[in-house]
Amino acid sequence: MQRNRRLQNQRKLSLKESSVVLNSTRASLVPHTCHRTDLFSDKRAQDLESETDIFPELGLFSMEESSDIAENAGIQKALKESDFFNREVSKDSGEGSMTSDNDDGFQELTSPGDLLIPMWSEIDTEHPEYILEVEVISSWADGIEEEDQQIGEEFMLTEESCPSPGSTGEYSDYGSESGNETVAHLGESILSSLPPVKADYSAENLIPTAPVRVERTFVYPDTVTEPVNLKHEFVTENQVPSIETNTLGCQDISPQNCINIPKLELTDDSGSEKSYSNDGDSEGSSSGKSERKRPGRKKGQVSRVYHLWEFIRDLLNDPLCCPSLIRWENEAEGIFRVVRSEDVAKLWGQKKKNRTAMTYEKMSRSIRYSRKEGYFADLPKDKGYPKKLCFKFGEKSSGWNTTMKTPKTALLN
DNA sequence: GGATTCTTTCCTGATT
DNA sequence: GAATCAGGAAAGAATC
Repeated sequence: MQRNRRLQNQRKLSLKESSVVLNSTRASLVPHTCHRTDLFSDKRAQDLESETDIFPELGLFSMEESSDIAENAGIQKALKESDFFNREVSKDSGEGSMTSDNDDGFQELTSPGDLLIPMWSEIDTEHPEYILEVEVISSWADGIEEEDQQIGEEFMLTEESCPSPGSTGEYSDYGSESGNETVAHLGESILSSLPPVKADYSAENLIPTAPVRVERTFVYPDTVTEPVNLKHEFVTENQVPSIETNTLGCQDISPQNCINIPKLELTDDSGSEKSYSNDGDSEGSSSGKSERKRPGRKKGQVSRVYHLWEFIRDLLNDPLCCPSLIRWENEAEGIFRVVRSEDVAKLWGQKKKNRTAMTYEKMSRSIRYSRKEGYFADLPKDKGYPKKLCFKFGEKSSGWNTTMKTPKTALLN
């Protein structure tokens, strides 16, 4: 732990000079203007000392293992979940307070892999600060042992091979303090349960863009820099850009920006432990082949490519796109409707190697094909849903229902 | 390089 | 008549 701590301290994040592709979970940010120190309450510090179940809720570590968190309670912060989804919270609760009616549920900003990059700097009414909870999917290709990449569902990054993605000192969130475990349990189930937004993150530029989950990458500089004074311009709900000017108005991060960024090999939910097909050549058969693994993708193994259903899900989770481009018909049932079919298709084409020839007809064909695979499902009949442009997520898709709060501990299992 | 998954492309016909 | 849906077939890309 101490060594890990040292590593973390040595590897504080430089946000100033690097262009970081972040996989942001909740870019519906909370603008507020207040001093950071105003945000810390004595109650929170007491909670940290007395409530040992705050962090174990995440299944990551216990207070005993992370006494340093308590030590740092005075300089860290937790927000309630409502804070993250309510743009009005700061207005309602007054400057200097992020609290609202709910006082009992501090929402730790930690999910595995989270990195809280918020900066409460100076009060600036013209440029209000934002709190951004960022899902950092990180990878250090040079530092990850090959065998670690092959572990499967539990992608372990050891402290020897990889520093914590968090532990960015004052920029860190709690979860990051757990070090290697933070990343260890990152899995597709967690990722897919959160609406990711691609952000080009630098000192001068922090703009959530079209949801992209292709680059689950993270630049991790070695040097420590001074706190970042963010200058950013989030696109607000009132600034929904026109398609004509810039598809979605989102900043496209060109591939070259990510060219040297290592990719994290994420494990999927279903494939890694599945056996081969029962065609007589499966693993563990009684023949002499049992010791020899057949190369190639296993039957039933889910590809790690960015799937169409993920793209659509991410569109639905992006306030820039939903409901202007695509909208829910019934979120609880996973039924959505494509509003601007050709624009959605073009976006999909851009995501897939910038194909410009993508049409809604082709995309919808993929959707129909995906029905057979279970990523989409047939619309329920006799419920009045329009037949055109209306689709339903299938049982193999996940993460689209943001109205259903899934316990994080469950996600880890 | 083969096997598998997923997507794309093209097509015809039906439906809205 | 246009847009969309449905699905077959084949091929390509990605992955392992």
